[in-house]
Order: sequence, then C-alpha cells, then structure tokens
Amino acid sequence: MGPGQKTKDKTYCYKFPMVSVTVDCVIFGWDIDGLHVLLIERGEEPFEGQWALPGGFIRAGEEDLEEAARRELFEETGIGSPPHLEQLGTYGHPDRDPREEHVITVAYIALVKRDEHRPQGGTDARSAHWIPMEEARRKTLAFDHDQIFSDAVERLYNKLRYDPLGFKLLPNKFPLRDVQQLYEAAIGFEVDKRNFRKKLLETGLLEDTQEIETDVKHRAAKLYQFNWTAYQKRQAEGWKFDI
Amino acid sequence: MGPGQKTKDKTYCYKFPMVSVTVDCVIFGWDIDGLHVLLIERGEEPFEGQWALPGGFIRAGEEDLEEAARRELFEETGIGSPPHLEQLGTYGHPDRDPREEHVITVAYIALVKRDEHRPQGGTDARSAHWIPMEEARRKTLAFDHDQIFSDAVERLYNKLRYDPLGFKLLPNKFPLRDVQQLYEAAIGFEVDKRNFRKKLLETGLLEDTQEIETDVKHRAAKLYQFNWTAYQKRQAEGWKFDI
DNA sequence: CTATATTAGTGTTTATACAACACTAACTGA
DNA sequence: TCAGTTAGTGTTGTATAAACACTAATATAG
Repeated sequence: MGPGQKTKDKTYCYKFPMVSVTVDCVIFGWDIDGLHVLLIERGEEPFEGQWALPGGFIRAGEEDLEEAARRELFEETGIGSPPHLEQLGTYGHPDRDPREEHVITVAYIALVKRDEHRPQGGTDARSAHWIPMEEARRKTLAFDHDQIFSDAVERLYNKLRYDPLGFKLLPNKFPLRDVQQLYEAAIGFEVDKRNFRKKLLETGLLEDTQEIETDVKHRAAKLYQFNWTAYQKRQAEGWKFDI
Repeated sequence: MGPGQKTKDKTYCYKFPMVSVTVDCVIFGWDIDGLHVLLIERGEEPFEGQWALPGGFIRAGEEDLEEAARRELFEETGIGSPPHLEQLGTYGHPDRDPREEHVITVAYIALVKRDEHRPQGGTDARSAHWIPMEEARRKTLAFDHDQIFSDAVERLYNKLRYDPLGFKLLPNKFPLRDVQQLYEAAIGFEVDKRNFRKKLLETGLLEDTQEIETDVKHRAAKLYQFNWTAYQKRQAEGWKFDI
C-alpha cells in the first residue's frame, strides 16, 4: 500500500481502490423560537436542489478530521471556533452516495450560540438556511443525511441531561426561563418550574449577573451566566452534571 | 471528483489525493481472571514487533464499515457474529501513521463471551493474544492505539451502567457473583452484595435456570440467564436499564 | 464423621433524592 | 388603577439508594 503517485496528467494513483472521505456537520442553533439546524440546498448533482447537511471532502494529508469540520463550519456560518464540536460517527455504506465511488462520511455535531451567529450565505452556489427542528424533521434529506440527522438529534437530546452543553446554545447571559424552554424542547415534555430552578441553582454553577432582561412586556427576569471554569474544576474532581 | 480509473499497470487513479481507511477493533473478553483485550504483535513495519489493535484496510466499494469490522474480528477470533459490536469513533490525524500517506481509522468495540471464543492464531504472521486489562494498560501500543484503547475502555465502563452490555461478556448461564465481579472491575470499586443482587433481580430480567455451578470448592451458586427478548420488549416500551 | 473453611443467600432501617403542588411579587400597558 | 403576564419562591409526601450482619450449604482436611 504505497502513497499516491502524482502523474503528469494531475491524477493520483494507488495500488488499491480508495474511498473518498467527506465530513458533514449537523449544526444546531437555538433561536428565539426554538431549536434550529443549518441545512443547505444542494447546488449540484447528485441530489441537486435537495436539502442536505453541509459538508465537503477532506484534504488528504493536510488536515485532521476535526479541522475539516471546523473549516466546513466556518464556510457556512462564519464561526471560526464553535462553542461545541464533537464527532458523531462515521457512515460508510458502499451505496450511500449514488456516484460510482465509495464515499464515507465522518459526521460532526456543532452547537452555536444564537448571539454569535452571523447569518451567511453558503459558498458553491448552495445556500444555507436555519430550519426549525420540526420542519427539518419533515424534510427528506439527500444521501443518508436523514439517518445522520436523526442520530445527531438523539445524541444531543441524551447528552443535554448529563452535560451542560445546553448553555452553549444560549447567549452568554440568559434568564432561567430560556434554560427551561431549551430543556423542555429537548426532552419533549414540560417540567416543574420550581423543581427545575432549584436543581439548576443548587449546582452553584449559575451566577446572577445583577442584570435583568430589557424590552420585555412583563416583569423582567434576572439574567444568569454559566460559570464554565468552576464547572471544569468540579468535573476534574469527579463531579457529574445531571439535570 | 471522479471514481478511480483502473490503468493497465493495476493502479487506481484519482483527481485528488486520497486517504486510506482502516478499521481497528478493540475486542473485549471476560475471562475467569478478569477483563481481557485482544492485541496482536505486529509482524511487519511500521511498528514491527510492537503490540497493536487488530485491524486492516477496508475493501473500497465492496463493504460497509461494520462489515469490515466483522471480517477483521472473524479473522482474529473465529467469531462470525459477535454478541456486541459498536462503532467507537474515527481517528484521522494526518500524521497518525508514519508512512507517507494519510490513513484514517474507524475504531469499533466488540464484546465476546468467554464460552464462545475459540482461541485462534492471527493471520499475516501476526499473533493474537488475550491480554489482561491491567497489563494492556501498561503497554505502549502502535500508532495512536493507546488513545483508541483508552477511549474504548472509558466507553465500555460508562455504558455498562445503563445498558445490559455486561451480560454479553458472560457465558449464557452465570452465577450472580460473576455479574457483580464484572461490574466491580468496570466501575473500579466494590458494591454491596445484597443491594446489588436486589437491584439486579427486581428488574425481572434474570431467570433462574434451576442449575447450579459445578466443580467449585464450596457451596455452589445458582446459575441465571439474562432474558434478552424480555429486555427488548421492555426497552421498546421506554424502560431504561440502570444498575 | 467432625470440624473448619469458604462462599451463597437473605431484610430492615435510614438517609437522600425526586415529584407534586399554588400562591404572591413585579412590571407593562390600556 | 386595573387587568394581564411572567418572575420568583417552600413544603410535604414518595420512591430510590445506602448501610448494615447473620444463617445455610457444601467441600475438604484431620
């Protein structure tokens, strides 16, 4: 298994048939009216015109998988370092791409804050849009992206329970109501306000910023922020977040 | 990005540099004296003579990733359909393989039962051995296999708590003591026998086989078996295993 | 065959965590 | 000033988890 030989006509040759490797991103963003996911309308075949997850081929020999995901994310959202990025899994059925070659994809989950995202048209004649979760679930996505998307949603929903991941979707300063709404959207049912706030606050990781909401048509709520450094310290001592 | 062109001198040519894709398996087996992992001694460069996880290149265009893992597992252990096989993650740093090309690997975790495994020498002039966990942890493995191995151990240990995965490492019929020992080995501390047995039995998923141990130098314990079909039914109703 | 050693097997009590529940306070806008 | 809307706050019952020690069965050695 030798390295690819570059020939005169700019092709790369190998002793065995190779697979192509892409990186696809499931980018979640929390907005005023719920959880959204970033989808693109494909500008080229296959699946031209259909909705898909943003992604692209990795640059062999040049970048790590996570670097490729970060690059992809930047191209679509303008966000260089997302608050959260994790590998979801790798999908490699030989027929998952209708083109002749075998294309496997490494899927990543990215979370971005609604107050950091600068809306941005995609490159490559494909346009990126924030799609509300319910709407996204109803769409049929290109390739096996339906599978990837539903795996990502499941992972996100489970992980919210034992990882303070959710705060990475919120602005830096937020009212407790927003936290509750995010969790309720995630787990799919409503929870008791008093119990939820009690549990949140008794972690000791939420700091009262002494500020309150503005531009609101009723009593303004206090704004809190999540203390990430304290969380890391606690985590290092073996403490587990659980909500 | 066109498919590879096969030329007369048996090479496959592409317009872009490609990455090679391998599948590596972390195969766990529970034996009379604890948890073991299957490692091979590499028979060829790079890292000749060093310990490594079993693995190999995938057959582009022919097989799915899981198929490749299953094939690899069969070659090493003779086990065709492992009781458990799951994807761990994909590792793709451009320099993780000292050879010139970019090799990414999709890592799998496999669990096999001690009473099903037929010990088997590996192929390719490399020999496979069951290594006790403590010993394996002390070894320096080839490539980035130390990282993969420790990620696998962490995943296994966490997952045992909320998935009856552990029973896939035990023989079909087992005394409750063995279950407790497995869990204690996994979580790293001892638990109370009465509480453990109570919790285990009140799931209703363990059936008394009416048999007892033999060849034991003291009072023989009852043998139980895990009712997988009942478990699947309960799981479908939303019930969660938790021990 | 008796004594000793080894592991199997069994309930209760206490502490802790979770779940259910309803009102007053603050602010906005008509 | 009144009506509408959301913020904010404790207690009590219930379920789950944790702590704890003895008797029963069998093997083996003397």
